[in-house]
Amino acid sequence: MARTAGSHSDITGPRVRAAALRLFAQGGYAAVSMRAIAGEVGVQAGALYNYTPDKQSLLFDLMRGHMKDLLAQMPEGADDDPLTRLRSFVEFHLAFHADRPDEVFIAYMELRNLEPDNFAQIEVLRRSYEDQLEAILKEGVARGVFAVADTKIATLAVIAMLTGVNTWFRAGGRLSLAQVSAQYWDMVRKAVGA
Amino acid sequence: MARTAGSHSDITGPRVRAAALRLFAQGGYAAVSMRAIAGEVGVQAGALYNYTPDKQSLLFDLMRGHMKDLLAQMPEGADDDPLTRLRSFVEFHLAFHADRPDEVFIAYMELRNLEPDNFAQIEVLRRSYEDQLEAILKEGVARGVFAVADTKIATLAVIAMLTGVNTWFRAGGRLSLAQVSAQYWDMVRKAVGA
DNA sequence: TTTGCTTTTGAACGATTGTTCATTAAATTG
DNA sequence: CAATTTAATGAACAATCGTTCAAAAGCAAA
Repeated sequence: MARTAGSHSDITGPRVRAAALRLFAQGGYAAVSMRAIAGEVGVQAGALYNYTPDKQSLLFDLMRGHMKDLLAQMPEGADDDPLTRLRSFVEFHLAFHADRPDEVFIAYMELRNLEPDNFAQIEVLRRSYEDQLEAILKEGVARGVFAVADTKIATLAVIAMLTGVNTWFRAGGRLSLAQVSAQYWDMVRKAVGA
Repeated sequence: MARTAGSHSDITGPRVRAAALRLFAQGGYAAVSMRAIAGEVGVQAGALYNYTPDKQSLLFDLMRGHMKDLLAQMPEGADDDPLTRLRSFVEFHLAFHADRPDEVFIAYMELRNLEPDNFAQIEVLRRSYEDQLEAILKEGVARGVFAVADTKIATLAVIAMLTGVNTWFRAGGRLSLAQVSAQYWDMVRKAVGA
Protein backbone atom coordinates (compact mmCIF):
# COMPACT_ATOMS: atom_id res chain seq x y z
CA MET A 1 0.00 0.00 0.00
CA ALA A 2 0.92 3.63 -0.41
CA ARG A 3 -1.39 6.61 -0.72
CA THR A 4 -4.81 5.72 0.66
CA ALA A 5 -8.23 6.41 -0.81
CA GLY A 6 -9.65 9.80 0.12
CA SER A 7 -6.43 11.08 1.68
CA HIS A 8 -5.87 14.83 1.46
CA SER A 9 -3.58 17.22 3.33
CA ASP A 10 -6.43 19.66 4.02
CA ILE A 11 -8.07 16.95 6.08
CA THR A 12 -5.10 15.12 7.56
CA GLY A 13 -3.24 18.26 8.64
CA PRO A 14 -5.88 19.52 11.08
CA ARG A 15 -6.45 16.01 12.33
CA VAL A 16 -2.78 15.64 13.17
CA ARG A 17 -2.83 18.83 15.20
CA ALA A 18 -6.06 17.85 16.93
CA ALA A 19 -4.71 14.42 17.83
CA ALA A 20 -1.47 15.88 19.15
CA LEU A 21 -3.42 18.38 21.23
CA ARG A 22 -5.65 15.76 22.76
CA LEU A 23 -2.91 13.26 23.49
CA PHE A 24 -0.40 15.80 24.81
CA ALA A 25 -3.05 17.12 27.18
CA GLN A 26 -4.01 13.65 28.27
CA GLY A 27 -0.65 11.98 28.70
CA GLY A 28 1.98 14.69 28.51
CA TYR A 29 4.33 15.54 25.69
CA ALA A 30 7.15 13.22 26.68
CA ALA A 31 4.85 10.27 27.23
CA VAL A 32 3.13 10.51 23.84
CA SER A 33 4.85 8.88 20.90
CA MET A 34 4.59 9.93 17.29
CA ARG A 35 3.16 6.50 16.61
CA ALA A 36 0.39 7.15 19.14
CA ILE A 37 -0.51 10.40 17.40
CA ALA A 38 -0.44 8.65 14.04
CA GLY A 39 -2.65 5.90 15.39
CA GLU A 40 -5.23 8.44 16.55
CA VAL A 41 -5.28 9.95 13.07
CA GLY A 42 -5.41 6.53 11.43
CA VAL A 43 -2.12 6.82 9.61
CA GLN A 44 1.43 5.51 9.85
CA ALA A 45 4.03 7.48 11.82
CA GLY A 46 5.98 8.49 8.73
CA ALA A 47 3.00 10.37 7.33
CA LEU A 48 3.10 12.85 10.23
CA TYR A 49 6.27 14.33 8.79
CA ASN A 50 4.26 15.77 5.91
CA TYR A 51 2.70 18.06 8.50
CA THR A 52 5.41 18.87 10.99
CA PRO A 53 9.20 18.93 10.75
CA ASP A 54 9.41 17.18 14.11
CA LYS A 55 7.61 16.44 17.36
CA GLN A 56 8.86 19.57 19.10
CA SER A 57 7.33 21.83 16.45
CA LEU A 58 4.01 20.11 16.96
CA LEU A 59 4.06 21.14 20.62
CA PHE A 60 5.42 24.61 20.00
CA ASP A 61 2.90 25.42 17.27
CA LEU A 62 0.03 24.36 19.51
CA MET A 63 1.24 26.51 22.37
CA ARG A 64 2.08 29.47 20.22
CA GLY A 65 -1.29 29.35 18.49
CA HIS A 66 -3.06 29.21 21.83
CA MET A 67 -1.18 32.20 23.23
CA LYS A 68 -1.70 34.22 20.06
CA ASP A 69 -5.43 33.51 20.17
CA LEU A 70 -5.53 34.50 23.82
CA LEU A 71 -3.88 37.84 23.16
CA ALA A 72 -5.89 38.52 20.01
CA GLN A 73 -9.23 37.96 21.67
CA MET A 74 -8.47 39.86 24.85
CA PRO A 75 -10.95 42.67 25.54
CA GLU A 76 -9.74 46.20 24.77
CA GLY A 77 -11.80 48.86 26.52
CA ALA A 78 -8.85 51.11 27.29
CA ASP A 79 -11.23 53.95 28.06
CA ASP A 80 -13.33 52.07 30.57
CA ASP A 81 -12.80 52.51 34.29
CA PRO A 82 -10.49 49.98 36.01
CA LEU A 83 -13.33 48.11 37.68
CA THR A 84 -15.10 47.52 34.40
CA ARG A 85 -11.88 46.52 32.70
CA LEU A 86 -11.04 44.08 35.49
CA ARG A 87 -14.48 42.55 35.24
CA SER A 88 -14.12 42.17 31.50
CA PHE A 89 -10.76 40.54 32.02
CA VAL A 90 -12.08 38.04 34.55
CA GLU A 91 -15.07 37.08 32.46
CA PHE A 92 -12.99 36.82 29.31
CA HIS A 93 -10.32 34.72 30.97
CA LEU A 94 -12.83 32.26 32.38
CA ALA A 95 -14.83 31.95 29.16
CA PHE A 96 -11.78 31.62 26.96
CA HIS A 97 -10.15 29.02 29.19
CA ALA A 98 -13.34 27.04 29.78
CA ASP A 99 -13.63 26.67 26.02
CA ARG A 100 -10.15 25.24 25.57
CA PRO A 101 -9.28 22.89 28.42
CA ASP A 102 -6.71 20.95 26.43
CA GLU A 103 -4.88 23.99 25.12
CA VAL A 104 -4.78 25.54 28.59
CA PHE A 105 -3.50 22.35 30.12
CA ILE A 106 -0.69 22.14 27.62
CA ALA A 107 0.18 25.82 27.90
CA TYR A 108 0.75 25.47 31.64
CA MET A 109 2.13 21.95 31.89
CA GLU A 110 4.43 21.54 28.93
CA LEU A 111 6.54 24.67 29.24
CA ARG A 112 9.48 22.65 30.43
CA ASN A 113 9.34 20.43 27.38
CA LEU A 114 9.97 23.37 25.08
CA GLU A 115 13.45 23.84 23.73
CA PRO A 116 15.06 27.04 25.10
CA ASP A 117 14.34 29.23 22.06
CA ASN A 118 10.74 28.12 21.89
CA PHE A 119 10.32 28.55 25.63
CA ALA A 120 11.57 32.12 25.40
CA GLN A 121 9.05 32.95 22.70
CA ILE A 122 6.13 31.57 24.70
CA GLU A 123 7.29 33.39 27.79
CA VAL A 124 7.17 36.70 25.94
CA LEU A 125 3.56 36.06 25.02
CA ARG A 126 2.58 34.98 28.49
CA ARG A 127 4.30 37.96 30.00
CA SER A 128 2.40 40.25 27.69
CA TYR A 129 -0.86 38.81 28.95
CA GLU A 130 0.14 39.27 32.57
CA ASP A 131 1.30 42.81 31.89
CA GLN A 132 -2.10 43.78 30.56
CA LEU A 133 -3.78 42.62 33.74
CA GLU A 134 -1.18 44.38 35.85
CA ALA A 135 -1.78 47.61 33.95
CA ILE A 136 -5.44 47.45 34.93
CA LEU A 137 -4.55 46.88 38.57
CA LYS A 138 -1.98 49.67 38.55
CA GLU A 139 -4.43 52.17 37.17
CA GLY A 140 -7.01 51.07 39.70
CA VAL A 141 -4.53 51.58 42.52
CA ALA A 142 -3.53 54.98 41.14
CA ARG A 143 -7.16 56.04 41.05
CA GLY A 144 -7.72 54.71 44.54
CA VAL A 145 -10.38 52.20 43.50
CA PHE A 146 -8.18 49.12 44.15
CA ALA A 147 -6.15 48.42 47.28
CA VAL A 148 -3.30 45.98 46.77
CA ALA A 149 0.16 46.23 48.28
CA ASP A 150 2.02 44.85 45.26
CA THR A 151 0.38 44.77 41.83
CA LYS A 152 2.73 42.07 40.53
CA ILE A 153 1.72 39.67 43.28
CA ALA A 154 -1.93 40.53 42.80
CA THR A 155 -1.62 39.92 39.07
CA LEU A 156 -0.16 36.46 39.53
CA ALA A 157 -2.59 35.64 42.32
CA VAL A 158 -5.61 36.55 40.19
CA ILE A 159 -4.38 34.63 37.17
CA ALA A 160 -3.54 31.56 39.27
CA MET A 161 -6.95 31.66 40.89
CA LEU A 162 -8.77 31.99 37.58
CA THR A 163 -6.74 29.42 35.73
CA GLY A 164 -7.27 26.96 38.54
CA VAL A 165 -10.86 26.69 37.37
CA ASN A 166 -9.69 24.48 34.55
CA THR A 167 -8.70 21.72 36.95
CA TRP A 168 -12.32 21.05 37.82
CA PHE A 169 -14.77 23.00 35.63
CA ARG A 170 -16.47 21.09 32.84
CA ALA A 171 -19.32 22.44 30.76
CA GLY A 172 -22.50 20.63 31.69
CA GLY A 173 -21.43 20.00 35.30
CA ARG A 174 -23.03 21.08 38.57
CA LEU A 175 -22.47 24.76 37.83
CA SER A 176 -22.86 26.79 34.67
CA LEU A 177 -20.07 28.96 33.40
CA ALA A 178 -22.18 32.00 34.24
CA GLN A 179 -22.51 30.92 37.85
CA VAL A 180 -18.82 30.19 38.17
CA SER A 181 -17.92 33.42 36.49
CA ALA A 182 -20.17 35.42 38.81
CA GLN A 183 -18.61 33.96 41.93
CA TYR A 184 -15.06 34.38 40.69
CA TRP A 185 -15.73 37.96 39.78
CA ASP A 186 -17.09 38.51 43.25
CA MET A 187 -13.97 37.03 44.85
CA VAL A 188 -11.55 38.88 42.58
CA ARG A 189 -13.33 42.18 43.07
CA LYS A 190 -13.19 41.86 46.82
CA ALA A 191 -9.63 40.52 46.84
CA VAL A 192 -8.26 43.61 45.11
CA GLY A 193 -10.21 45.77 47.48
CA ALA A 194 -12.74 47.21 45.07
CA MET B 1 34.24 -3.49 39.67
CA ALA B 2 31.41 -4.35 41.96
CA ARG B 3 30.59 -2.84 45.36
CA THR B 4 32.34 0.51 45.65
CA ALA B 5 34.30 1.94 48.55
CA GLY B 6 32.18 3.79 51.08
CA SER B 7 28.89 2.61 49.63
CA HIS B 8 26.03 2.18 52.09
CA SER B 9 22.28 1.93 51.67
CA ASP B 10 21.65 4.50 54.40
CA ILE B 11 23.44 7.01 52.23
CA THR B 12 22.54 5.89 48.72
CA GLY B 13 18.84 5.40 49.45
CA PRO B 14 18.12 9.03 50.36
CA ARG B 15 20.32 10.20 47.54
CA VAL B 16 18.29 8.19 45.05
CA ARG B 17 15.07 9.76 46.26
CA ALA B 18 16.59 13.24 46.26
CA ALA B 19 17.90 12.82 42.73
CA ALA B 20 14.57 11.50 41.49
CA LEU B 21 12.77 14.41 43.14
CA ARG B 22 15.03 17.00 41.60
CA LEU B 23 15.06 15.51 38.13
CA PHE B 24 11.34 14.76 38.01
CA ALA B 25 10.62 18.35 39.03
CA GLN B 26 13.05 19.70 36.49
CA GLY B 27 12.29 17.59 33.44
CA GLY B 28 9.10 15.69 34.16
CA TYR B 29 8.66 12.04 35.08
CA ALA B 30 8.40 10.68 31.56
CA ALA B 31 11.41 12.63 30.32
CA VAL B 32 13.76 11.43 33.06
CA SER B 33 15.45 8.08 32.58
CA MET B 34 16.57 5.75 35.31
CA ARG B 35 20.07 6.19 33.94
CA ALA B 36 19.82 9.94 34.44
CA ILE B 37 18.81 9.44 38.07
CA ALA B 38 21.63 6.95 38.55
CA GLY B 39 24.06 9.42 36.98
CA GLU B 40 23.02 12.12 39.45
CA VAL B 41 23.67 9.74 42.33
CA GLY B 42 26.94 8.59 40.83
CA VAL B 43 25.94 5.00 40.37
CA GLN B 44 24.92 2.63 37.59
CA ALA B 45 21.26 2.21 36.68
CA GLY B 46 21.04 -1.31 38.03
CA ALA B 47 21.90 -0.14 41.54
CA LEU B 48 18.68 1.89 41.74
CA TYR B 49 16.71 -1.33 41.98
CA ASN B 50 18.13 -1.92 45.43
CA TYR B 51 16.04 1.08 46.49
CA THR B 52 12.86 0.95 44.46
CA PRO B 53 11.00 -1.89 42.77
CA ASP B 54 10.49 0.29 39.69
CA LYS B 55 10.37 3.85 38.38
CA GLN B 56 6.67 4.29 39.07
CA SER B 57 7.14 3.53 42.77
CA LEU B 58 9.82 6.19 42.93
CA LEU B 59 7.29 8.78 41.75
CA PHE B 60 4.44 7.47 43.84
CA ASP B 61 6.48 7.32 47.04
CA LEU B 62 7.63 10.90 46.55
CA MET B 63 4.09 12.14 46.02
CA ARG B 64 2.62 10.08 48.81
CA GLY B 65 5.30 11.22 51.25
CA HIS B 66 4.66 14.82 50.33
CA MET B 67 0.92 14.59 50.81
CA LYS B 68 1.30 12.73 54.10
CA ASP B 69 3.68 15.42 55.38
CA LEU B 70 1.26 18.10 54.27
CA LEU B 71 -1.62 16.55 56.15
CA ALA B 72 0.47 15.73 59.22
CA GLN B 73 1.78 19.26 59.62
CA MET B 74 -1.48 21.04 58.99
CA PRO B 75 -2.52 23.32 61.85
CA GLU B 76 -5.25 22.02 64.14
CA GLY B 77 -6.90 24.77 66.15
CA ALA B 78 -10.40 23.30 65.90
CA ASP B 79 -11.54 25.58 68.72
CA ASP B 80 -10.34 28.81 67.13
CA ASP B 81 -12.73 31.08 65.29
CA PRO B 82 -12.99 30.62 61.49
CA LEU B 83 -11.03 33.77 60.69
CA THR B 84 -8.07 32.66 62.81
CA ARG B 85 -8.22 29.18 61.39
CA LEU B 86 -8.30 30.51 57.84
CA ARG B 87 -5.35 32.72 58.55
CA SER B 88 -3.43 29.77 60.01
CA PHE B 89 -4.26 27.75 56.94
CA VAL B 90 -3.05 30.41 54.52
CA GLU B 91 0.19 31.00 56.37
CA PHE B 92 0.83 27.30 56.76
CA HIS B 93 0.11 26.55 53.13
CA LEU B 94 2.47 29.26 51.91
CA ALA B 95 5.29 28.37 54.30
CA PHE B 96 5.00 24.64 53.68
CA HIS B 97 4.91 25.02 49.92
CA ALA B 98 7.66 27.64 49.78
CA ASP B 99 9.90 25.17 51.57
CA ARG B 100 9.31 22.36 49.08
CA PRO B 101 9.13 23.73 45.55
CA ASP B 102 10.15 20.46 43.91
CA GLU B 103 7.70 18.32 45.85
CA VAL B 104 4.88 20.75 45.11
CA PHE B 105 5.71 20.87 41.44
CA ILE B 106 5.64 17.10 41.20
CA ALA B 107 2.46 16.78 43.23
CA TYR B 108 0.60 19.03 40.79
CA MET B 109 2.26 18.14 37.50
CA GLU B 110 2.81 14.42 37.62
CA LEU B 111 -0.63 13.24 38.62
CA ARG B 112 -1.31 11.97 35.14
CA ASN B 113 1.82 9.84 35.21
CA LEU B 114 0.52 7.82 38.14
CA GLU B 115 -0.96 4.44 37.46
CA PRO B 116 -4.69 4.35 38.23
CA ASP B 117 -4.42 2.76 41.68
CA ASN B 118 -1.69 5.15 42.75
CA PHE B 119 -3.60 8.11 41.36
CA ALA B 120 -6.66 7.16 43.38
CA GLN B 121 -4.62 7.02 46.58
CA ILE B 122 -3.11 10.45 46.03
CA GLU B 123 -6.51 11.89 45.18
CA VAL B 124 -7.87 10.73 48.53
CA LEU B 125 -5.11 12.60 50.32
CA ARG B 126 -5.54 15.73 48.27
CA ARG B 127 -9.27 15.66 48.79
CA SER B 128 -8.77 15.39 52.50
CA TYR B 129 -6.67 18.56 52.44
CA GLU B 130 -9.29 20.44 50.44
CA ASP B 131 -12.05 19.24 52.73
CA GLN B 132 -10.32 20.70 55.75
CA LEU B 133 -10.18 24.10 54.13
CA GLU B 134 -13.78 23.83 53.04
CA ALA B 135 -14.81 22.97 56.60
CA ILE B 136 -13.28 26.22 57.77
CA LEU B 137 -15.12 28.17 55.08
CA LYS B 138 -18.41 26.43 55.82
CA GLU B 139 -18.22 27.22 59.48
CA GLY B 140 -17.36 30.81 58.67
CA VAL B 141 -20.36 31.09 56.40
CA ALA B 142 -22.59 29.48 59.02
CA ARG B 143 -21.44 31.99 61.60
CA GLY B 144 -21.92 34.83 59.16
CA VAL B 145 -18.27 35.91 59.21
CA PHE B 146 -17.57 34.75 55.62
CA ALA B 147 -19.63 35.52 52.54
CA VAL B 148 -19.13 33.10 49.67
CA ALA B 149 -21.84 31.74 47.41
CA ASP B 150 -20.33 28.25 47.03
CA THR B 151 -17.78 26.97 49.54
CA LYS B 152 -16.46 24.35 47.12
CA ILE B 153 -15.58 26.94 44.52
CA ALA B 154 -14.05 29.19 47.13
CA THR B 155 -11.97 26.30 48.45
CA LEU B 156 -10.51 25.52 45.06
CA ALA B 157 -10.02 29.19 44.24
CA VAL B 158 -8.09 29.84 47.44
CA ILE B 159 -5.89 26.77 47.01
CA ALA B 160 -5.18 27.60 43.37
CA MET B 161 -4.29 31.15 44.27
CA LEU B 162 -1.97 30.10 47.08
CA THR B 163 -0.31 27.29 45.21
CA GLY B 164 0.35 29.59 42.28
CA VAL B 165 2.94 31.28 44.45
CA ASN B 166 5.26 28.39 43.75
CA THR B 167 5.53 29.33 40.09
CA TRP B 168 7.46 32.46 40.96
CA PHE B 169 8.40 32.69 44.64
CA ARG B 170 11.97 31.88 45.55
CA ALA B 171 13.51 32.42 48.96
CA GLY B 172 15.98 35.28 48.75
CA GLY B 173 14.14 37.07 45.97
CA ARG B 174 12.59 40.53 45.85
CA LEU B 175 10.08 39.72 48.55
CA SER B 176 10.39 37.78 51.79
CA LEU B 177 8.01 34.98 52.60
CA ALA B 178 6.55 37.14 55.35
CA GLN B 179 5.74 39.92 52.89
CA VAL B 180 4.20 37.54 50.41
CA SER B 181 2.25 35.79 53.13
CA ALA B 182 0.89 39.06 54.44
CA GLN B 183 -0.41 40.15 51.06
CA TYR B 184 -1.93 36.78 50.25
CA TRP B 185 -3.66 36.69 53.60
CA ASP B 186 -5.05 40.14 52.88
CA MET B 187 -6.38 39.03 49.50
CA VAL B 188 -7.83 35.76 50.79
CA ARG B 189 -9.47 37.44 53.74
CA LYS B 190 -11.14 39.99 51.53
CA ALA B 191 -12.05 37.47 48.83
CA VAL B 192 -14.09 35.35 51.24
CA GLY B 193 -15.77 38.47 52.51
CA ALA B 194 -14.31 38.59 56.00
C1' DT C 1 -5.67 7.84 -21.11
C1' DT C 2 -1.42 9.52 -20.03
C1' DT C 3 1.45 12.49 -17.14
C1' DG C 4 2.87 14.57 -13.05
C1' DC C 5 1.86 15.70 -8.36
C1' DT C 6 0.38 14.54 -3.75
C1' DT C 7 0.01 11.51 -0.02
C1' DT C 8 0.92 7.39 2.44
C1' DT C 9 3.10 3.02 3.37
C1' DG C 10 6.25 0.08 5.55
C1' DA C 11 10.66 -1.08 6.41
C1' DA C 12 14.70 0.38 8.31
C1' DC C 13 18.14 3.40 11.17
C1' DG C 14 20.66 3.98 15.47
C1' DA C 15 19.66 5.47 19.99
C1' DT C 16 17.49 4.91 24.23
C1' DT C 17 14.11 2.89 27.39
C1' DG C 18 13.04 0.12 32.05
C1' DT C 19 14.54 -3.86 34.01
C1' DT C 20 17.14 -8.30 35.24
C1' DC C 21 21.00 -10.84 36.90
C1' DA C 22 25.39 -13.27 37.46
C1' DT C 23 29.50 -11.56 39.22
C1' DT C 24 32.47 -9.12 42.31
C1' DA C 25 34.13 -6.41 45.94
C1' DA C 26 33.49 -3.75 50.15
C1' DA C 27 31.57 -3.85 54.78
C1' DT C 28 30.16 -6.26 58.73
C1' DT C 29 29.97 -9.94 61.87
C1' DG C 30 31.90 -13.58 64.67
C1' DC D 1 41.50 -13.42 60.17
C1' DA D 2 37.42 -15.98 58.14
C1' DA D 3 32.63 -16.11 56.95
C1' DT D 4 28.69 -13.76 55.71
C1' DT D 5 25.99 -10.11 54.26
C1' DT D 6 25.36 -6.00 51.66
C1' DA D 7 25.84 -3.04 47.67
C1' DA D 8 27.39 -2.15 43.32
C1' DT D 9 28.89 -3.25 38.42
C1' DG D 10 28.23 -3.84 33.65
C1' DA D 11 26.51 -6.54 30.18
C1' DA D 12 22.42 -8.03 28.26
C1' DC D 13 17.19 -8.13 27.27
C1' DA D 14 13.28 -7.01 24.34
C1' DA D 15 10.70 -2.98 23.49
C1' DT D 16 10.10 1.44 21.96
C1' DC D 17 11.71 5.98 20.54
C1' DG D 18 11.96 9.96 16.68
C1' DT D 19 13.06 10.16 12.15
C1' DT D 20 14.23 9.03 7.13
C1' DC D 21 13.21 7.44 2.59
C1' DA D 22 12.44 4.67 -1.62
C1' DA D 23 8.53 2.73 -3.39
C1' DA D 24 3.65 2.63 -4.36
C1' DA D 25 -0.86 4.28 -5.15
C1' DG D 26 -4.63 7.69 -5.40
C1' DC D 27 -5.72 12.18 -7.44
C1' DA D 28 -5.92 16.13 -10.72
C1' DA D 29 -4.83 18.24 -14.98
C1' DA D 30 -3.85 17.66 -19.89
